[in-house]
Amino acid sequence: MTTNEPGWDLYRSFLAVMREGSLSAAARALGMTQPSLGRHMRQLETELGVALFARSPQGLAPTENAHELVPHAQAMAAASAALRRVASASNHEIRGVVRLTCSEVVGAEVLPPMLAAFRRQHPGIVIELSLSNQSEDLLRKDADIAVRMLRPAQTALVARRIGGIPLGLHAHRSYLKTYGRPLTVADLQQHALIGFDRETPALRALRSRLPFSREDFALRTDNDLAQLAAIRAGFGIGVCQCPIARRDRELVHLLPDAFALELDTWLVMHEDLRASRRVRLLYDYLVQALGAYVGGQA
Amino acid sequence: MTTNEPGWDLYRSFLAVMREGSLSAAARALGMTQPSLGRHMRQLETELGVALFARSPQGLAPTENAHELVPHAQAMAAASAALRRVASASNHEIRGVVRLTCSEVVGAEVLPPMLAAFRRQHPGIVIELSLSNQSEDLLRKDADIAVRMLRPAQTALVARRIGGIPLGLHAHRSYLKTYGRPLTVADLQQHALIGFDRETPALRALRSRLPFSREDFALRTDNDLAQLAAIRAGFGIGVCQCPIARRDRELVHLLPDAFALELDTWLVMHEDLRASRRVRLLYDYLVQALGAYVGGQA
DNA sequence: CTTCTGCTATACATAAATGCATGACGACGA
DNA sequence: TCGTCGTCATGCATTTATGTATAGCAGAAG
Repeated sequence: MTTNEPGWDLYRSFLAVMREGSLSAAARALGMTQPSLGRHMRQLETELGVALFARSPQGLAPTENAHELVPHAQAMAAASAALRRVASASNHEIRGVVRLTCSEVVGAEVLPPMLAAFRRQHPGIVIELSLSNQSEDLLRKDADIAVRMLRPAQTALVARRIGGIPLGLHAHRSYLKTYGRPLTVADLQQHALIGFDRETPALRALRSRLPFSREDFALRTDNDLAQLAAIRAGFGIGVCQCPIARRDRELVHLLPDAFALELDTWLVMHEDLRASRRVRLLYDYLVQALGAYVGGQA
Repeated sequence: MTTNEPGWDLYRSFLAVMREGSLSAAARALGMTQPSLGRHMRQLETELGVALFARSPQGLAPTENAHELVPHAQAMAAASAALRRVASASNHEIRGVVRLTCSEVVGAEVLPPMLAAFRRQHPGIVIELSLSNQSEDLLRKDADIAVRMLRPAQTALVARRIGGIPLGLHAHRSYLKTYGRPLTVADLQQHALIGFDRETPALRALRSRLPFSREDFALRTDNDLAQLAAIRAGFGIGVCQCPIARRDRELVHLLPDAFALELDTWLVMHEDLRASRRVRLLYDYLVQALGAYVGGQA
């Protein structure tokens, strides 16, 4: 068996098939046709010398082999995307694409006004904003800049500590008017608490410092935006970033002395990107803007 | 300008053109033809919206833009190669390809007998051995296993300390017979010393502990294999790994008390590969074999 | 049971990429 | 100065890949 090297396009097709779950769906996603992708998969199988799919009328069932290949194909996709971003303009130009990743709360509540202001200064820079609580891989260049809540361990990354975002218990005035205001930690047991559903590793580290556990919650969700929306809707009492609550006159900070945590915040980018003017500009701007946010000016 | 996403095959062609320096050379390397690659490059330029080459009758001159894209294209190539290695056999099979990288001396002098023994045990495993003094990037999966002389900083890498390989001053008996044997460090000044040419960062860290500098050397080369060959040829006195010299009865260890350094040695692999049977087998075998080598049994 | 919708596989016409042959240009050496 | 060797660009025939249309199959819903 003389197994030639497969063309790289086959990997792109393969990744689409794995992601979409069927030849037809992948064809739609890629703007190609189903027979074409079918031929691609067959060719990939013969050239790699490995069975990738079990064919069936209800779709393709990926073999274990196929699953093992996915991370590498994704690495190729990430590199391809990074290449296109770099090619979007010369390094020294204030123009082109910058990809940014952060948590859902930060991306939905904190960054938008900052990015709006940045865009007024640099209208030539296109911003891609990826919200995801499991951080994308900067080393693999899934993004150019990341706002992280943990100090990054890797060398080859430029990391700058922004500060600690204060967290606090908050409720809407309408809720407090109906159910009263808790004056002690013990009072909280009588209230509708909003909290997490499954324990994440990040939470587990904090658990000993939290005055309540999963069983105490009247609304359990791991989506931070849903928690925030529930607080705003007057569902009950929950934790959110103090600077966000401070912008809303209807939200009240409860028991500030009894409950106080800080979210350590870092701005991170890949070392190589220091040479890129547009990435550097956004990075420096975010250092300043997030610094002000943490400090309480924003 | 509506710049479609370029097919990934174009990146493969681009990388070949950048590596080979001309369309024709790249065509030869890829088993394609020059007009085809020419069209690829033109298409890539239009689809990325960036000028990549300045055409001339004596070849293509890459623009600055083109150079910036190379690392990303290389990342794609590395991922593609890693994918093919994974596909070379199922994870649980004792069969397939494993890629190994190490320094030139280790690859040429230390590993070959070990790999020969390993192959007798596992004839189904194909080994790719890449000798390079600037270590390939394990995170980018340029290789599966690396023998390194520095503790790797990255998490996501499995690193195991093998031990310290003792270094010592050595000379061939034929040299000593002619020029005499140095009995003190001061005597060395009268001898033909073999040493480095340009200072590498690794050397600079050691410099304060070395009893000589660049100007003292009668033969200067940064190629460790050439140094070793010069010692064996009776050119003069140089530094080499004691276990290597010990195998050759004609090589004499000089001034063992005055000059003693150790090369810290690590065996490293990517975390993901712990699940791969063949990689794990070679890793475990090398831990044992290199351990014995450092300990002096080999 | 039938119909509808999803999927894959196949046959055939069409569109696209490739290879071949050639031409033009510049560098190098006799 | 001329010939050679290298490069890239272009026109044309051919191979290759793609799209279209169709058939077949399995499951969900009426």
